[in-house]
Amino acid sequence: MPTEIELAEALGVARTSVREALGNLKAKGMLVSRPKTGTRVLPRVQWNMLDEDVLRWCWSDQNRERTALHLTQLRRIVEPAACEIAAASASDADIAVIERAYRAMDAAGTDPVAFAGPDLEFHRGILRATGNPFLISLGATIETALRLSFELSTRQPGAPRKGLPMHRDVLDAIWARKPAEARLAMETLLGVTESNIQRGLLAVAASSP
Amino acid sequence: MPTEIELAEALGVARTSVREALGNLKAKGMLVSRPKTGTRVLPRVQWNMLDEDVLRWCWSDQNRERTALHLTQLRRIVEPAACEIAAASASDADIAVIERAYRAMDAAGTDPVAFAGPDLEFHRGILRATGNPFLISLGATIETALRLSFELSTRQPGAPRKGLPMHRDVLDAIWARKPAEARLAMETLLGVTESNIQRGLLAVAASSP
DNA sequence: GGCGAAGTTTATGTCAGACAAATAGATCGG
DNA sequence: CCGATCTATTTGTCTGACATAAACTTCGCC
Repeated sequence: MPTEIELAEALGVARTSVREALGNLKAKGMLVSRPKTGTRVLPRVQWNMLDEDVLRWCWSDQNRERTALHLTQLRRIVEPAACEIAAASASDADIAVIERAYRAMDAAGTDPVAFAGPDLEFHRGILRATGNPFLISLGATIETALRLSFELSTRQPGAPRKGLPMHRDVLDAIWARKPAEARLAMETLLGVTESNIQRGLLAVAASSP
Repeated sequence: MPTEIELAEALGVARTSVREALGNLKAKGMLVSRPKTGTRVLPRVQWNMLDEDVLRWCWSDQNRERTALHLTQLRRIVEPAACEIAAASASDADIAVIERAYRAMDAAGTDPVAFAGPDLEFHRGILRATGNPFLISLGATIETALRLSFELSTRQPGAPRKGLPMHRDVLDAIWARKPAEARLAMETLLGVTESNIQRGLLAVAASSP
């Protein structure tokens, strides 16, 4: 990397600001600095992909397809398990939050934009309902992923509406305190979501080769 | 929170340094700053528990027991799934890394300190073998968790040695490319690890009430 | 001539002080 | 009593200088 002073005058800002920016990138595991040697970019393996910014930046990369695949993989690992835990141990108040999100999804009708917010809230609510701080933190990553995925899946109008009953199944299973059913319902839901995203990716690839 | 200037003179450092420190905590979701209002501590729910520092700090808290429980819960969600993926899609080179770690564990004998490093490498190797950047990043969190757990589990000499065959089972299943078996082997291993940690927590609670 | 120790250079890391920007709370006018 | 303005305070940014540390060079020694 260029030195901090070079960066500062190249970008027209003070070295303090450059240092702050570099500090952020260091915190994300993307850079490392040592006196005299300068600042170097670390291999991608060391980047913290769970960070929302890193995720966004890597998303707008050429290999968006593979990133989407890996994200879906993560979701299919975490969210069904979270459902299982939530069904086993969530409080009524926690589930009520999820239900509110579901109702908002229902009220959104076929408008994909109005649908997105409550959908995010729904999935985040389930993670929060587990009471596990680590899963809750993972929720921030997954939410970013979902937000990025929406750009793809909303290209197919009506797709959200079709997923609504599956969300209902998840919610019902949690209310019924049936962990196994809740896990299964979420697995089903994610299966459909994954195929939606894959179709979205294909559509993008076709429209802008 | 006190103002940056107050903090600076209280700690005997320049405001620049205070700002850098606060910036780090902001990146971890622990603080938020606005002009005039000052800097405020965010609720714990918003803290990024996947961050290694946050994890360490929360560990040395009064409710270490619950944190350990939540961490084990995370591991039991992520690691068996990672094993399954690794068994399905890892390259020979990836598995060789895991095997090297296993051999080092074996060579360590009954010395808990020499055992710890390769053990970390073993679990991290599995996550890396999935080829999923998000799981790899989660590995950093899990590694920190393991490092903290070792302080507890090493209080029982010989415990590491007892877990060695189970590590062998995991490795063999991955070599054999049998995802279901690999998952099961890891679930078994983590079950034993969990009870070790719980016993360690009890021992600590008994020695320093 | 080869090799180690000291000096030099150059980058990051820290300090100090000033100004810009934004906003919560007080003040003033309608 | 309410709304607009004014002020004070806090974060955010800039400037310039010094401290520190490590890679590179040079010098002296063996």
